[in-house]
Amino acid sequence: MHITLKQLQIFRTVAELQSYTQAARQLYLTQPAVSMQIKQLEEEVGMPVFDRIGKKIQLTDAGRELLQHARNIHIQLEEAQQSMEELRGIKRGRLHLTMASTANYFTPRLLAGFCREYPDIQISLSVANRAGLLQALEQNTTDMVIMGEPPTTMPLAAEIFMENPLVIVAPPGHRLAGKKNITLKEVAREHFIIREIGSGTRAAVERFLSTHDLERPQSIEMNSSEAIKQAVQAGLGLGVVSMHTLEMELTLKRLIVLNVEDFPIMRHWRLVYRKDRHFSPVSQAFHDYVLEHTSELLPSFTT
Amino acid sequence: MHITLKQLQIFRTVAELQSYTQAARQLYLTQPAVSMQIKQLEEEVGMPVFDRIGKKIQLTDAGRELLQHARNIHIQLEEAQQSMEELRGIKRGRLHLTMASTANYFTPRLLAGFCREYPDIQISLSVANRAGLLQALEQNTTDMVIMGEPPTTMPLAAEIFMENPLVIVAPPGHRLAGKKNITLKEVAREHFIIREIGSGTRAAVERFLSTHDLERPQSIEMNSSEAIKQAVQAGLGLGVVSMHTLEMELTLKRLIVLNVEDFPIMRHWRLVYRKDRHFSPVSQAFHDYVLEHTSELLPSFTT
DNA sequence: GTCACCCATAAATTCACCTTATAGGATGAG
DNA sequence: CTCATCCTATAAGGTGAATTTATGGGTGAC
Repeated sequence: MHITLKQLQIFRTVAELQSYTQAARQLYLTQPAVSMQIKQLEEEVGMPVFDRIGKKIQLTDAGRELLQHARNIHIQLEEAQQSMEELRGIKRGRLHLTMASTANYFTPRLLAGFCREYPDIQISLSVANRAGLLQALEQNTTDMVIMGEPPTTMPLAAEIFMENPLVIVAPPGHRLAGKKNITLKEVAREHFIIREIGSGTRAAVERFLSTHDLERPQSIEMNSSEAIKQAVQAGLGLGVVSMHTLEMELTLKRLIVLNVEDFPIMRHWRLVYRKDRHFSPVSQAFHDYVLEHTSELLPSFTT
Repeated sequence: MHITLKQLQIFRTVAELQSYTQAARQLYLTQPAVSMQIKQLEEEVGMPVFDRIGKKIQLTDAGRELLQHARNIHIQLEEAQQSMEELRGIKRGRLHLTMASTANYFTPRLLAGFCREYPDIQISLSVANRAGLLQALEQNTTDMVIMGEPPTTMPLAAEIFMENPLVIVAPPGHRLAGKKNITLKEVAREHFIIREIGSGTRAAVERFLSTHDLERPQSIEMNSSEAIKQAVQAGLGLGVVSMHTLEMELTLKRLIVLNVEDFPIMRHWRLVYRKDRHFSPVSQAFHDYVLEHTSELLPSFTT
């Protein structure tokens, strides 16, 4: 393989114009340059591609055949370049997101807006627990992760784009319902249903307890926010969950948020990605979109 | 357009092996050469095609897309090269022949044999009068011409491959039928039907007459051998035609060949082509075939 | 930490390509 | 036929790109 694109390009031009000299003019080259390139091409091909008939030149059979292929290759190359330009212009592309399961309550809105703006970007969204998020980052199988606290074991960039208030919920008839400024001591006597070890919410709660020098109250572990909310409704105890997961339950008055001192625990949603991963234009677009449209995402709450 | 095949080739290899170093090894290059080519490619594309993740590299989205196109282009190029090789090996190709109309009586056999040997060569055959042959040669619209005397106005190569005896024919009941060693004087008194001016046969007859210092006898002109043979059968006179056109008429005893002194006029069939035209492998093959198989073409005659 | 491995960068060399200059062949006008 | 013109081929020289050697930096395994 020693045929070059330059050779084919010059060859096509010469074949079209039926003249070395004119081809040279059109390609902003000198005539000898064209002569030499064609000569080399002929050497590669093993046969002449043009007949030199006096002043004029004519394609040989081999030349005619080669011209077909040269045109095909040219078209392929143009398609490739077009593709690259589209990708560069963020018209097209794929975006792979991974998110913590609790982010499920606002990401659909986020993605809906993004999709409207960039209709040709194909999005795939994976939901994972903390271990899964970590693995995705480690193996670089995702473009971006939506999560709370990023791990510190990797060189990651993390940008806060939204608050994530953790609140204590209770069933509507609870004895503390409606009470203002409930003290931590008061709630500490209650039963709690909290997330399993490894969950970000659980970690946040533990951190909160230790900073306020409290023992963890009696508690049941469950591995999903949905399950916790159901359990709280059933009267098994109080729950600590992200406020963002409560929209429906609050509207339907199935759950209430207790007004406890030092609550809500303010955590944050972050956009996390590897520092060493190059942003694709699509990733960049999503990144920018999220930081810009974050405010529109929050439904109005009554604390 | 500044992407080169070299870049794409290296890119494909790197993408396949997931390593600059190994790609370099496989391509018999050094690692920096690979680094730089990829770097340039990325500049052309406007985006990185690989993520450098620690020791490993991974295709970016743009890289994945580009890889598709790079592979397509590679395939196209291989097809082109395959085509060229086939042409070089004469497996395939087109052959355009042009022949004098009187050559019609043996070329079919010639072509049949050639086609059997090279079944993938597509042959097109044009029949033309002398003016047409000349034009075809002048405009270089044919690969080879089968004719008698080539013109001298062009730089042509002409190779004799077969004799072309011109004989005098008469209807079976003619008074000279069966007579041995008829003198020229005797036949000179007959009426003749001969080809029109411009025809090769006519030219040959004129030359013959002038070398033997004879006047042209009374004659009717006709512009095809077929017409002449019909006319001779109808008793309009004697004819001078190529013996090769007579196979059927002789077999069916519709015409006879007179045994005249200095006859047959021995002319020749030639393979004619422009000296400045490059032989395609196909043309070369035909040329060789004709010179080799010429003897098989001649049906056995009884003069 | 040390070693091995891999990619990036720098400088020097090699090589491909282009340009200028010139020759040769063909064509068409006088 | 001869000259002028147009086109392509060839030669020599210069420029820039690609490659190599040498080296640096970062990562992961031990």
